[in-house]
Amino acid sequence: MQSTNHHPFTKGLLSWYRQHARALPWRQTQDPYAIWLSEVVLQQTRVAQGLPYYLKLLEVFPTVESLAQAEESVLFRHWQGLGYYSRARNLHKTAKLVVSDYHGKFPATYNDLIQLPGVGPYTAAAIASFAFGEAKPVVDGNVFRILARYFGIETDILHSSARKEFTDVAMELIPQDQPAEFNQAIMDFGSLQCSPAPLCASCPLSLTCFAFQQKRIQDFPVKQKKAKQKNRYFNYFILEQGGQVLVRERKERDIWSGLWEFYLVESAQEEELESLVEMDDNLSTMFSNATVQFLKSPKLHILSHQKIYCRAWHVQVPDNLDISNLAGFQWIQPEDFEKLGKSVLLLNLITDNLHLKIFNDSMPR
DNA sequence: AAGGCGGGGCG
DNA sequence: CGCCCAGCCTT
Repeated sequence: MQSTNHHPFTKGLLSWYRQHARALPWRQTQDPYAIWLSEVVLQQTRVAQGLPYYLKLLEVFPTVESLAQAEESVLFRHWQGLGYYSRARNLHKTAKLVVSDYHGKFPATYNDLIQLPGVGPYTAAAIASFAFGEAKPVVDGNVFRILARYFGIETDILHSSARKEFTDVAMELIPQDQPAEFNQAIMDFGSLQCSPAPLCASCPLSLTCFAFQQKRIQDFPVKQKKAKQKNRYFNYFILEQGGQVLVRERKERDIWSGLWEFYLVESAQEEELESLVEMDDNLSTMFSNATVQFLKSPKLHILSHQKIYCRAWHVQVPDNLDISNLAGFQWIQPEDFEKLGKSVLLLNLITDNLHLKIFNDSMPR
């Protein structure tokens, strides 16, 4: 029995592991070469996907010497289909380096291991603990997720400071006398129990888990959404009739909701004026007899998550054309439009076109 | 500090 | 289709 001064998390985790440990081949060895090989294969790779590659690689290259002597092309052929091919290149580099600089014996400490090509904080901790019993916690996606949930850590795991913070927490939890068991356990726990879609109903740690107790499992780990900068193409038409302009309030669930703007046609890509008019029924009607002028405008407007390519036209609509009932739009005096909230993009557009009579009569500045 | 690198499984 | 996986390296 272990001493009872372990954190409740650690006790519960190790207890769970005694009943649920997966029998994985790289756990049947203490050979740092085999362990290193498995860890590199498993970087960003599911066990089920990496397992056959590991077995085959160990069969073809049973020792670090055999790997070091192999042609890189042979290694690549065996790596093919596994992805992240720089792993194979670094694998070969490290094998040759271990043979040439370390007499074929892997360095035995975290600090030396992490110097090897393709060996980062996670892999160094894994080898150090599994092969040499050094008490360094592994901190991978599983550990981020588990600790964030259990302790309610709000730190964005994509932030540069996150690794240190989570490593510090894990360092407090890892038992000095059985670091390998702890590290294996926390990864099985992350894979089988506290997975991205966790099985809280059967979890022995749920009673002391912050996220579960607060019913906030969905909130952890905190991970900033990738702001996939989308390209958008805004085509503004400043429609004028009898000294008034056609405007509307943006109300949809989108940028600038609540602000006012001119007639907008958004397209999926850059379009010619003719295509835009053709695509838009209202424009088709109004353009039948109108005077159109291409306007200077901000070409590009950048938001945190969107790049907006902008073009604009001024359209003088004939007075005799009745287009009063456009849903959501209204004709307005320019001096009244001036008082309404507008996006910076639109303000810039106006500033660029103060020569238009409707603007220089009404807009201050 | 941010981006790139792969293929596959899952909801 | 987006997210995630036993991360690491480069810029």
